[in-house]
Amino acid sequence: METKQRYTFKKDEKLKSRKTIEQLFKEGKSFSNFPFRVLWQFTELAKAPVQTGFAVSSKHFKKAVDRNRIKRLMREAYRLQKNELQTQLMLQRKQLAVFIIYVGNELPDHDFIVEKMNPVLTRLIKITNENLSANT
RNA sequence: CCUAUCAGCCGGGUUAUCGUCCCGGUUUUAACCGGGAAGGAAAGUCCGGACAGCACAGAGCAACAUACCGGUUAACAGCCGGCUUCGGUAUGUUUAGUGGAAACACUGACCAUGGCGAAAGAGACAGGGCCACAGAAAAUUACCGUCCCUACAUAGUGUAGGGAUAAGGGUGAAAACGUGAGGUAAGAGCUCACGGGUUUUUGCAGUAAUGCAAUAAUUGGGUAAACCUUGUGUGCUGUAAUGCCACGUAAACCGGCGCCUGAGGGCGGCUCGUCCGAUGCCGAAGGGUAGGCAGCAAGAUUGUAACAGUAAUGUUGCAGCCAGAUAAAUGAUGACCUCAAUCCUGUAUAGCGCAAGCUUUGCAGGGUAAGACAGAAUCCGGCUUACAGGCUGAUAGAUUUU
RNA sequence: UGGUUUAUAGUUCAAUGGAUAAGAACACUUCACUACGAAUGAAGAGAUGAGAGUUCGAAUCUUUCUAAGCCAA
Repeated sequence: METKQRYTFKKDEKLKSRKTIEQLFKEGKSFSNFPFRVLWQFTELAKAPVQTGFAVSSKHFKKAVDRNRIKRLMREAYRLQKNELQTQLMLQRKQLAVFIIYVGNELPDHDFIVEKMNPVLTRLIKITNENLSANT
């Protein structure tokens, strides 16, 4: 049965465990795609196929208002575009932990973040498919 | 009506679509319904508390904080009211100078009063320090000078020695109460008059700081935001406190101390006191976990009214329940409304101008159009800092009219 | 979130509240030496994180900001 497409980003879809985050920073792979730096790793996650975290450096943005603003924009852009990645991972029965860091120096606007988030997600989809072919 | 300063207040609202967190409910494990979701500073962490643990926290020293008086408060270095000193300002009296025939005008000084602003505002006769350069001297000062005496030379006078003196001396941030008179060999608060400062005692006013008056004494720089003295206060650590549950490992090995004649510990230092203390303590090198619940959202609470008080603030009544995350929610994209601002068009009015036109103010219509500082993390009371725009009040100044 | 420390030339460090112009080393600039460079010699430029206060006088004392660091169950 075909359910209506929903663009959600709930608590279970956020990367919150301190343990998995430390493991991701230690062992995970990464790539850069300006203005983002992305860390990713396949692990076992109970609640959702993909968990994502967002961060902004406090050295580049001293005010908490600016940091909150950027993280909210990133979260919004991710929420609207991540569904295809999710379905791909469901099909292959894999779980992915992702961490996206904003490394730019200037305060971005909404359209800029949405535009730049798209190639990041397509690359992540590509990575999942590559791993499938390599394993089989 | 405008400008400036100071003080206080506000810091948009409604709504659509897609989302986030918490609480409650329905069904049931995935949704739906209802309700709620940042600030005046949430910030800096500069003070003060609540709360928790360490002995429901002890003594002395040290250390730190604080400092006019009274009130307020849970408490404070906050706040409110007063006192004193200082600053600038207005008015008035007196006085000096200039102009003027005079009335008077202008400028300056002392004093008084009014409102305004500022003050880390105890003590420098308890004590010892320090005060560069300059200057004779930077705090019991004699370098020059002034005056007296003696000796020698001598026309005047000079040289040497001994004394007296704090009036004069190009300095300096600061020079030994100020002005005038007496006095003296020369001088000196040495004496006197007027004035200033400090202190004692008494009286009156005031809760007090203090003020006024009298009386007596005194007149010796600055620095306490250097040491210090005096009064007062402070035990320490902080919600990652603290309590409980779950998971997991190693009570491994090595070195040192100790086992009741006591190692060590009891949350900043020292001495004491007191309590705990043997499956113990310290060091070195490793191993494991980094999940959950409580703390944690009803309180020195918010709004409002009355009363008490100059005020800060307090008392009482009524009504309300108002964020609670944890790699950390409160968002994204639109629409409309209103306040204020600004621009354009039309029109009226006043001023300048021969005119073209320029400027001031009012009215009508239209366009743009919520824009600053900034994001809860245990919670309160303050302080400090940041802030687009707006509102209110007080004071001062300018202009116009009467 | 709570606590705590620091700020002096480009860098690493000095300077008791006391004054000409905040000192030293390395680095930098110019000149000399050299065929060219290095080394050496001579000369030069360059700083108290910002504001306010106390004081005759502040790098130093007090205070408000700013920036950077450190600690934690």
